[in-house]
Amino acid sequence: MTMQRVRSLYWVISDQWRRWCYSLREGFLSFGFLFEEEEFRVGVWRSGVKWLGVLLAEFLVANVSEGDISDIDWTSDEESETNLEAVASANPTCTETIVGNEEASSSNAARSKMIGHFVGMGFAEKLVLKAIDENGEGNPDLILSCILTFSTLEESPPQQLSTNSDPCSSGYNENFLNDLSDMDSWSEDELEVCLKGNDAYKSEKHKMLLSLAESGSLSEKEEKLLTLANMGYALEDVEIALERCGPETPVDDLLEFIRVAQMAREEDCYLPEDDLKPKHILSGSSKSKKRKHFEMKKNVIEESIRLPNPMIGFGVPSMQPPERVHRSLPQEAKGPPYFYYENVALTPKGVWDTISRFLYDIEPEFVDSKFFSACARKRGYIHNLPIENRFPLVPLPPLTIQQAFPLSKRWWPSWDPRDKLNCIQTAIASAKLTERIRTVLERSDGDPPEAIQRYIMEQCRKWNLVWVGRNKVAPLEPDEVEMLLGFPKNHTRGGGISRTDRYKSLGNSFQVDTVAYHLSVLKDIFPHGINVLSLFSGIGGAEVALHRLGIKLKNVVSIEKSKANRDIVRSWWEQTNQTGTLIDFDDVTLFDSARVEQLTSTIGGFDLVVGGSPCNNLAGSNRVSRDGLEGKESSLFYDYFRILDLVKIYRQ
DNA sequence: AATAGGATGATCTAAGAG
DNA sequence: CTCTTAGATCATCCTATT
Repeated sequence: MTMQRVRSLYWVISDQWRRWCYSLREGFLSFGFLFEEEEFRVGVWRSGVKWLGVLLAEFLVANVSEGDISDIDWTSDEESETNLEAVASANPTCTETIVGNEEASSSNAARSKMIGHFVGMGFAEKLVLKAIDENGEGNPDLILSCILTFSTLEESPPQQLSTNSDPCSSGYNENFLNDLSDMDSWSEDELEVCLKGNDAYKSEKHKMLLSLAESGSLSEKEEKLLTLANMGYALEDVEIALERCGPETPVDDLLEFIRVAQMAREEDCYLPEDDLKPKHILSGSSKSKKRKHFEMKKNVIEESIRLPNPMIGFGVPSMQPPERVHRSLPQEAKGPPYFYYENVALTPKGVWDTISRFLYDIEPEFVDSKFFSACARKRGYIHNLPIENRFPLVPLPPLTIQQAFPLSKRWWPSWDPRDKLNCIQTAIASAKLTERIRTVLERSDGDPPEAIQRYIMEQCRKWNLVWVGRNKVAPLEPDEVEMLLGFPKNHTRGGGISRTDRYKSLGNSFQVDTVAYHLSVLKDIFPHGINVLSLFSGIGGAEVALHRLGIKLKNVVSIEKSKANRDIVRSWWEQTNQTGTLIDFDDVTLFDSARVEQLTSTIGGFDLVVGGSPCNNLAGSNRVSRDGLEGKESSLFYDYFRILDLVKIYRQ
């Protein structure tokens, strides 16, 4: 494929562009787009390695068959020709960057090439120059990160090339804007940032409202109209919402109305015409055919992930496997390196869709650890491991409360029907609560009244209490939790860790038997041992699982923020007489390409990347900051993804 | 170290419609 | 009978304050 052809292809794409999404996370971009009527998740644009256009071109060449490519009209499309010329003349270095991949010979040329490189990506030349001046020309990563910072500070996104080229075909602008507004996977901030500076895409009415706003002569209704329009919602939708709900309605309620309307519309689109129920909230007739078609497509694409019942993933040892026991992975996702990602199953809506989209669109395997242990633990796992010929750890752990705690049988009242515990949390019940339960019970002879029973059962389920004496319930002891989760006894004991912190570390950990069952397939693949990169290691659930499977650990690089947890893993490592090497790091966000490159060359490539990113912003027990995937800690998921990508690059 | 502090989304249940 | 629906019930890798 010639470079000339790459260039042409790029501009054709830019014209066919339906949707551009990006997420900005510390120096890398991830994006997908709609081409014709299909969504493509292109992957990651890696700073200093490739740039958007070339990556897109490569992607299309790899995914569109030869016949399809020749069907594309390369030259007759006036707009793409014009666009190319327009940008090329406005930006002489740009074309050179697109075409050229030869090394620059002088430093001057290198500098202009570098400038062209970033300007070609759509960043303002001013910012690029500033960034290069501050960082020198040696490190493209650093420059990019700097530019991105500047861009964010100025609250204006990198101007996309498709915007620069300004296609301006009729109907296109509106679609572009609406498509963005429909993307609920975007955080509000991203949406806002992206929409600002896209004045070209604002409708005439929107512009009029803006100018009215400047002169301060907006009515209350118009002000609301503008607020929502600025958020990216189509003006006509906002108008209808205002009409139906009344001008007094608060903005939040209007938002809700519009969202419901959009959802209803999508559902309608999904149905055949005859089946359309009279639940149109917004009139569908005003929508262009094109848009309607797009929504129908989008609806298919964004079908949300549902949890299976029973939650057994691709199968558990104690149950008949579900019907489908085979799966095919996309080529780019295939291992080695193998990866294994874990998080809570019950997240706010859309979180698993996002996670899955980032991890090669692999369907999560949702498994409840109650099939491996006496306590429940509903978790989702995304991995590229084979799913045939798994085997469980032996000895099999106790599967019921009665087996796990035989001594409790004597005190277990007949009206407590539990045989499994609920999920192990990071905190335990207060002494006051167990005391309250005891006094309430002692007041009645024999079985307490039904209302009391209900209250006690509610508390027992909420706090995972077990019966330890007459009328006496108690939370689990740390060593009991260790046993239930599959860790050796006293795994977290000693080393200066407090009782509270033991509960916290254990509550944040893997259920070893569950994870081991999934990882067991690695034993045949790597009979001589493996190199593991363990992110968010915690107390080393993955390491323990691999060790118990009898898989030799050659080199383990473990990244964990908490020193107490690192010490636990280190001490376990020494106690189990490992022959390999354990290297630990503190901060995932500082684990950059240089680290990966250096480690890869030292140990010869990672075979397995394993980790569960923080769930505290996703978990239901968080009353304070359940902010979803963009939350303070949970957004570290993007670092898992970033590092996985780096491992893949350097392993080749 | 102890204590108190709800909200979201899945699942269960029963009533109602066809 | 099956299917839909609304309401009830249930579970949840937690955080701020003291």
